[in-house]
Amino acid sequence: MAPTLAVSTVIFALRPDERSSAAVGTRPQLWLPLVVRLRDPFDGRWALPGGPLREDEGLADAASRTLLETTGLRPNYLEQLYAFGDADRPGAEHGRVVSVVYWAMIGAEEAHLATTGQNVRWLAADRLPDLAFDHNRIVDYALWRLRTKVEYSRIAHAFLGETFTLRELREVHEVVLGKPVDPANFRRQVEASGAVVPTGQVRTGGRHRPAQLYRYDTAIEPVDLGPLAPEPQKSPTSTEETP
Amino acid sequence: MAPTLAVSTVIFALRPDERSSAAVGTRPQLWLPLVVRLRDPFDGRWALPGGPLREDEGLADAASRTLLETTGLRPNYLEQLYAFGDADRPGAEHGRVVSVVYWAMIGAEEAHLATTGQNVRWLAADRLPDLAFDHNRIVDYALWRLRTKVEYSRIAHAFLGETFTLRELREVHEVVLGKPVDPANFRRQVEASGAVVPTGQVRTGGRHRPAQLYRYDTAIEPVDLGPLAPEPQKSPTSTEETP
DNA sequence: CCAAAAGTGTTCGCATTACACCCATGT
DNA sequence: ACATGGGTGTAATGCGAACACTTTTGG
Repeated sequence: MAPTLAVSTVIFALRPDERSSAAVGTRPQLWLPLVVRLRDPFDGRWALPGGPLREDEGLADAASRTLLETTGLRPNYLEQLYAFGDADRPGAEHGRVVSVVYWAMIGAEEAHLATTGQNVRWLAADRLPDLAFDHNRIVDYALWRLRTKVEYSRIAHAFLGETFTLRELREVHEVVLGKPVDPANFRRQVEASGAVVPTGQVRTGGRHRPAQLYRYDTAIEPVDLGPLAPEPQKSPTSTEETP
Repeated sequence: MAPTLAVSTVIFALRPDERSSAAVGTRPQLWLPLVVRLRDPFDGRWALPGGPLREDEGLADAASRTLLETTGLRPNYLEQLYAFGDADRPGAEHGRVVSVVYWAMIGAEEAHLATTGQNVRWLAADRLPDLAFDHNRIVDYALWRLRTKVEYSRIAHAFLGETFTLRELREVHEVVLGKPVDPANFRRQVEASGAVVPTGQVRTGGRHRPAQLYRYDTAIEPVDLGPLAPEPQKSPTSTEETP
């Protein structure tokens, strides 16, 4: 029998730490939505959102659809993670499945609008129970990819809203990397990258100097995708090279 | 109808440049084996080696098998590249296919032992014709991955034999990156990485000082795979961490 | 002796790091 | 006033790029 093809998605969002019952000094944390399985194998266990690939639907489309169905949201960033298809994957006794897994980042505003359906629950990424199949391993890999990519790319803003302060952006780095980041050096690096432009607006409210609000420069690709990058659209406003 | 699942492999080897009819000063070049298609779609065009995934066979196993069947060789390095499954992939009219693509590196000794079957031919990677399906794009992506990975990993030796001189290793970098590399700095960087150990042997023959032969230190992983790295085998000689 | 590549030493510039310091706001 | 984070300045460090230089072989 030919292996079944499925698409799953590891969905990350930054949410306030609800573990310590709203104590002071709570940093946000990485959360991800999981779905409870209603049949064997792994009946009753938590699993990544996903399902079979529909006809006339691309792999990334399937990931987006799954994401929308389980959370009601659209991601700020979506990337293929890996195709898992070993013959000895856990659960293969009930039918062999090849899973193409994507991972996604959800913005701050969207994150707390998420519809948590009956079978869906958000869990803290660093305190997951035993998941169905090899999904713990998959989440570990997605976390690793998120961390390495935050270090050398400009994707951290995908956890935030349209505008954000450099403190907020730095906090994303700190939470993802799990270590403090020097504010002064972080500011200079981000500014030097040119990936971010000041809006002129400021965010007040703290008992301190208001912080400049920035917006991500959409002219800059957050990640170097190489030849997988989509063909540049021939819009009249696009910057052409040697016309 | 459910999409078919196939596994293809982009196989790279370094071979002497045969284009300039054995002229002097010929640098080696990147070559890859392709298979001619014998039916529609793309009848008569060159395509990547591959085929359907067999039952009870892992994805990487299928890639290895394909590689063995088309070249008679086993790779020094094999890595999953990407899963291509857009609904509008070229050739989808004749049945939708989701391709999990791997890429591989072949050693120097093996490379010229390759059996070139009736339907197989090696072509220079930088002068490919129009291939079947979206295989040009796939090869471009594999080349990009090879280049970026050579820059930050220690995989270049996979194009060479058991032992090699630093000049040979440097030449791999130069061919792959397409630019000259400073011999002095290259030597120091490689030595500092500890990825390579001198054998005590030297290679003579040139009209110059003999070069030290090195061997790759198998205790060092060539690439940081993160959580995808295979579980360390509990061999008695393995280095355990705080038992 | 000479050509050619192996191998060593040294300097320069740049990016990252660490940390001291001033600025602006709410209480 | 002062606590708090926003924002700037600057010296120390490390690393890679560039390149001069010595060494050892084959012819």
